Amino acid sequence: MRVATWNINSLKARLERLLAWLASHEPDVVCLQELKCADADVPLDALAAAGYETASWGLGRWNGVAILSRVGLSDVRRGIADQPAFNGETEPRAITATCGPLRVQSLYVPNGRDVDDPHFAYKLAFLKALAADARADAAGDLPFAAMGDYNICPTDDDVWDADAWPGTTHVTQAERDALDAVKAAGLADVHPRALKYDQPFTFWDYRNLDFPKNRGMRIDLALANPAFQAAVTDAFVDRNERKGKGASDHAPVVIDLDL
DNA sequence: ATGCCGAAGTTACTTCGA
Repeated sequence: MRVATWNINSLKARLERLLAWLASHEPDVVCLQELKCADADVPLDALAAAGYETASWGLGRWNGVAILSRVGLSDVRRGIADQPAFNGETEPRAITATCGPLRVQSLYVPNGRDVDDPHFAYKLAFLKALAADARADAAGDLPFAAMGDYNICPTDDDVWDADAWPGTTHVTQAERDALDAVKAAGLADVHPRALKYDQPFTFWDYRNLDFPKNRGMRIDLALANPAFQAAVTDAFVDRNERKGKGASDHAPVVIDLDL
């Protein structure tokens, strides 16, 4: 079976692209982030016509996560245990479900904005809660992966120029330590191959010709437990989906499994 | 070729993203 994770940067704006991509790549399970719409505005009928059940958690113009599945969708859980709030709101940044033989989580980790911004402390607090929350699913009987936009480059090799943004978010030791703590729950990074160039970047900013110049970052990750890892037969970043007008600024990460 | 930012809420800008 085939699973994928993709920050689509607005479900409404990307719907036609999403439907075309589902038809061309035939994933069984897709984790989406940055829906940027409320649950009531999720196009359930169009996704059902494409063959997918949908579980979503969206509140409005920011954040929002979903899981699409054509192999069953049950035991849906929104959020994580002790999820920290920001400005008094528990934001829609995590949803977990059982899809056929898999347990999957769609995650949108806070950006952090700037190391001096309260959003950065929020990011680290979210990751700390995630590390504790992930233990049960990581140790569970089902193959499990926490997939999504972690907003962290795990190593300097996961960013086009590690010195481009000194002291900025996504590459700090504090964020990498927080990511390591999530992995310590019993999960490992399923490292994808790149379709072009050496590094499997998943994000390129819309600005400054970053995509044509391949100034990217690998921030969309799949952290998997041993049962999931053992089933992986291939993993790649579909950078072709980043091309052209109307693309998200993130490309999908696709994982094939012997399940 | 992959091409100089885009989405959403609101109404001319603002906020956010990484």
